[in-house]
Amino acid sequence: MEQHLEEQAQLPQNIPYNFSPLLAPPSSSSPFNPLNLATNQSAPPIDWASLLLSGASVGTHQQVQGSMLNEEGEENGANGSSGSSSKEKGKGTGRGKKATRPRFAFQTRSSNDILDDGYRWRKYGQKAVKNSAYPRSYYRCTHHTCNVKKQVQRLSKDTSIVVTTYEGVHNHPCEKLMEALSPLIKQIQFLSQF
DNA sequence: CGTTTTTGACCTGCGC
DNA sequence: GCGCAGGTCAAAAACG
Repeated sequence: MEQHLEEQAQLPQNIPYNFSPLLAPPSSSSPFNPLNLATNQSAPPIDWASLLLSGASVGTHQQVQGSMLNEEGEENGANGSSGSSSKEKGKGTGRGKKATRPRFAFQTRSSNDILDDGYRWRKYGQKAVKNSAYPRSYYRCTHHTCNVKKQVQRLSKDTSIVVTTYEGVHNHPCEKLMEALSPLIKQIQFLSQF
């Protein structure tokens, strides 16, 4: 599984920075839309990717490449790890389930490991990865009902590239992102009249 | 004082 | 069955 990531890592340095597979077109209810803005039903033709890049993304992140790992459209939140309060330490964690959740990875060229995608994440683990000088960080969405996780790892080959792997789909709108985008959306809608 | 990060222990899956 | 690697938990520390 990780091999895919490693292969994806071997990209040319001078490829154009395009969001392609990261965000699905608004027509399809693709499971790998990380921003799941809950406005799909009446979504105007807005290029969320571009908006993300210019608006919400703080810092010097540049999209390098995205790669879908899994397209299984599965409803997440089934195994509410937060709800299982009766488990003791050393529990059989969620790994027991082999449920394949929608996963996708993309790479950003950035000096900052943390990609601000508009959601709030809580770090819950960090592990040293084999064949990599940099550890992998594990994050979980802080929203109560949201079970989305992401992994962040810096490539050992090209330390300027950060690989972010999302797992799951947000089941809640991103307030921070919506707040940041609302003026842009209004402006775009205004301009689209012409 | 509430939230987030750190970090070591523990668990599971997989290859041999 | 054993060992390794990856993933998660949870207590303590750090932070705002």
